[in-house]
Amino acid sequence: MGITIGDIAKKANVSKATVSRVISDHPKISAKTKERVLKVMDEFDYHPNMIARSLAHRSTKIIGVVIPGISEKSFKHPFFPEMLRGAASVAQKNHYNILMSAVSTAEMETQVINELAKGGIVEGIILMGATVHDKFISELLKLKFPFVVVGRPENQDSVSWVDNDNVQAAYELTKHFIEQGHSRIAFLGASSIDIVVIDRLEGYKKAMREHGLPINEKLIIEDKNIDGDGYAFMKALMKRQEPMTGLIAMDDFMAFGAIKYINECGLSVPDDIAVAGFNNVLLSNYSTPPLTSVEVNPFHLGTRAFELLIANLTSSYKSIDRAIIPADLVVRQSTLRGTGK
Amino acid sequence: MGITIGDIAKKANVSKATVSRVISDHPKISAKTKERVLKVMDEFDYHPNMIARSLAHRSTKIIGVVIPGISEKSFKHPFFPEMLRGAASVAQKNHYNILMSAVSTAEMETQVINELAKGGIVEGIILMGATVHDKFISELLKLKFPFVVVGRPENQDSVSWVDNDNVQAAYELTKHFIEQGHSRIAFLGASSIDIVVIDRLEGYKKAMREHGLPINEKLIIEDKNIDGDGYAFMKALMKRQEPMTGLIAMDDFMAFGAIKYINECGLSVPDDIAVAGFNNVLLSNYSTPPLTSVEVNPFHLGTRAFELLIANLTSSYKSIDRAIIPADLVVRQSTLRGTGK
DNA sequence: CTGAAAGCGCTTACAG
DNA sequence: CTGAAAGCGCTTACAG
Repeated sequence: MGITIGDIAKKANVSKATVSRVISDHPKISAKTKERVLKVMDEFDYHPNMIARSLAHRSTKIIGVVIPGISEKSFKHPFFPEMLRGAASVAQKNHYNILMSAVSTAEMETQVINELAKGGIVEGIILMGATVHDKFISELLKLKFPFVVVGRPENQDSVSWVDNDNVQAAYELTKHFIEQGHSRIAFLGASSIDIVVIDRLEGYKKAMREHGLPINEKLIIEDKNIDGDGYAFMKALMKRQEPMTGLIAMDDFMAFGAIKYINECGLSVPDDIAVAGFNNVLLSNYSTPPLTSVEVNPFHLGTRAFELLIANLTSSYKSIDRAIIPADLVVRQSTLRGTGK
Repeated sequence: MGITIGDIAKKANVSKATVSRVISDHPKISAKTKERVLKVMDEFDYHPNMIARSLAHRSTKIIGVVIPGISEKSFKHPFFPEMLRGAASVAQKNHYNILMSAVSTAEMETQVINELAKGGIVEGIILMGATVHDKFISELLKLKFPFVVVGRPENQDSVSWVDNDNVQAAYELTKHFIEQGHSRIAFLGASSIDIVVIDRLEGYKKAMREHGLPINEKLIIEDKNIDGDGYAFMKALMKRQEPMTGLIAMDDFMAFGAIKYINECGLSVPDDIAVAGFNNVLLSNYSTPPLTSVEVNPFHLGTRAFELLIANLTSSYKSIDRAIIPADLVVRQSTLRGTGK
């Protein structure tokens, strides 16, 4: 680089302090000197060293966005990128930068905490996804380091977080099936460790119960593997020989896989089996038939998370916040009877 | 925070210089003192301030990844995230951090350059996508700031870049159609400004010519809008009443849109019209029929770009590099006759 | 309104 | 092998 605040000070015949004040647009600086300094700055194409600045006033304006287990699948799915995009949009408006960290092992977690948080690079952290990150979260809590997690975490009361109301979303989706006349509705991709899915199963059951329908465990397919293969799930489900007319999958891609198997069985969607997914993937609108899905608004999950973090950073009053982002049921032909082809 | 190198020095009865040497694992430090210092560091959970460190030895170990026009679509598509993931994986191995910047206006471009590059936050930049960024690139060149662009830029000889060979990829795809017996092959999503697409059109024409087939401009649909809507494109194409049996779309999603319209016309894929796309989206494997596509390996575009940048950063010998990432033709049922349903 | 000086938390020749 | 001191490029009370 080369040119520093000192050089500008000399050329403009002022002190470094004055240049610094011009840079930060300090109110009590005469218009004249300000103009002169600005001109010199411009002339030399001077731009203050942000690192030095950060060191001096202890603020980097950088937020760490931590993406857990950035496995191939998690990122091919538009969900994470959309959250990231949401976060980035708010960051930009507020003149923050985003440091992206993909974290897949416990070792990497501590590295992130040590280097980014304790090391003073980032002022706050957004944790994209709450699953399993107990240690990460508790460590952050111990440090009293500002952070927001996307996805309701286990220790939900001591942490700021943003999420959909997954119970409610699944409840409404299930209700939609019931209103379409279905009573034997399968649930694909249950999990005993993923809070999101646990909640959705609860919503599903709630809707069934409220409408006086039996909950048939044989219609519920569980798997450790969260981004499970819908095709394989459906195959397993069909083997159980349990009749069904409706199917709720935890993700649109899972639904597509299931539909593929359904078609291979010579059955059609929605006439034989109505199918819906979650996440409202771009393609759900173009698939044949178009897929009913739940839009979880990942973009807004991202924006809101970032907003909460900024609020926490800037207000002197520290609070534990939460935000529920509405999820929208998007009904398409895959669950509308008499429209299949 | 609080605890600094000075505190550790005191507790360990050494100078700050010694602590600093322990931190950076300086060779000539006695095992004894090193151990003692490490113990104290550990005891106080001390982690050096990276900002101060960066300022002192003028190296932040942060790379800026600039994503152009992070519009809704560009990010819902797995292409960018995959490149990002690739870059991140290499970054991590080499102990670099990634600062993500979404840039959609010229104003934001200069801001990135001023703040991140001139401001000394990042040591290098990866530009994801070469389209239109003449000023950005030329500014970076003027600064002699290290950067690599993904996607062959206009001034390709003065810039380090990574890309597929798009001429070759389209050539092979077209050849595949021809070998399947097609001679009237439409080309969806031509462009006169997007280098990627210009190259692909060239590859298409080359294959046609080499096989003695006429190039029918009526079978080529162009649109300014790069991520054009395949459904609309197909509609426009059909209106031209120009018979065709094959269709190449610039993106899988575009292909899906086209297929939708084809189906609505009562025609089937691949028996009436064989269809292929680019980018080998996750869903192309599950769609009905599964879609032939070109895998452009965005992950490797990202890794390779980052590797080139690191090489540039660490070697004393500055060079202008390029890397061609192979694109793989993935043949599926959408272009295989006699397999449609 | 402006400047001199101390300080942010490190690193790195230079001596020894 | 270790320390004292200067320096990285800014900011910010404190005076005036």
